Amino acid sequence: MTSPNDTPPSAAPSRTGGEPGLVDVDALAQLSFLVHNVLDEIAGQQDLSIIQARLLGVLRDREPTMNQLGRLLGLDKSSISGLVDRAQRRGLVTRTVSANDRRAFQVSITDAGRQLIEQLAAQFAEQIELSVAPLPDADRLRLSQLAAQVVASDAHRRGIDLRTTPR
Amino acid sequence: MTSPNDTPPSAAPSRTGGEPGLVDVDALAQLSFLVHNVLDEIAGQQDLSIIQARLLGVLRDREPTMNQLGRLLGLDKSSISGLVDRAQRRGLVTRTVSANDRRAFQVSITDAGRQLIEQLAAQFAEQIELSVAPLPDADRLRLSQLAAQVVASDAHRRGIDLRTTPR
DNA sequence: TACTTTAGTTCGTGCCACGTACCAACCTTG
DNA sequence: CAAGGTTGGTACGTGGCACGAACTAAAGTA
Repeated sequence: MTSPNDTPPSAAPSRTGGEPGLVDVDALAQLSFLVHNVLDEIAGQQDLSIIQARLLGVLRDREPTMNQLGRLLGLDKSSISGLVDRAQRRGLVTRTVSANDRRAFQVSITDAGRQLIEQLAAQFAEQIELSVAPLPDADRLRLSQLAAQVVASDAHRRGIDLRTTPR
Repeated sequence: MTSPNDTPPSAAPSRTGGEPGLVDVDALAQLSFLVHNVLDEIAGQQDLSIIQARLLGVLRDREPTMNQLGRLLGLDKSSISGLVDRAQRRGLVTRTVSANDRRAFQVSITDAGRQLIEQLAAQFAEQIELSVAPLPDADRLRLSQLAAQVVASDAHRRGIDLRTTPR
């Protein structure tokens, strides 16, 4: 992991006093850093980087090829090689030659990997819920609902804006 | 920058269906990645990494020493050296020997650096507002308000939990 | 069969983090 | 004031993570 630091004063480069009726962009940025830091810290406790955690997270219900992994994680294939290498070296994932294409591998999570990511996910949820606990029940719900909406509409927007991951 | 990718399917290692009345932690994680990616992308357009952007952001209204910078950014002092080195090499910040302590430097942002970070902040705000635009006005406001509350209470919690950055 | 595309790896580069080791300038305290 | 410890920063080595370019092998296609 990198830095289990607390949320720094002005984590993001945005200024808080935007236009009149507009959103407090800075708050969103800071929240983003908060969540990111929690994840980083939790992952770090298992000696995982965020990207490794994401890798395992993605592999929980998928067995993609290296190429597909690259698309899923938004990384170049050359980056995927090393990423999977390191995870494999730690016994967290496996490469299996694809049945129909002898060039391709299917990357799968191992039992050890699954156990690790599951534990990590639990701790992460626990921590986030702790951070959010001070809010009244209704507000916590609302927050995550709104977050989900933004994420969904953003995905939609990107999915339409360009190629929907051709194929 | 690293990867101007869109928000991947299951960015975070959390599972969506938590306990009954509990928060959708996954949505918060995904929102965090969304914001993070936007920042990364925007910064990347100016050939800045997120951490470099944060550095400049912090320096907009401060002239800390290397040591204080380390605390602000949650990094080791040895990390700060290189960070400031690279920024200085690009003419974005300056080191000036401290008045009262000849060992220490004061790190300040240059005009070029300020201009860069200001532009970046504007673009960032623009993008985030775009992502949030599909929500009705009231919801956008509510989202950032709730975010601000979480961030504030978290800061408070951490500030009390341990040393308030002793001096 | 030859030509092109696709899947992955390898290599070189650069940033970012860390820990260790190391000065130089404080600050004690005797 | 001099010895001993503390503090501010740098230098160096290591490792993860990202990229692009060059390359091999297997597929697909003409």
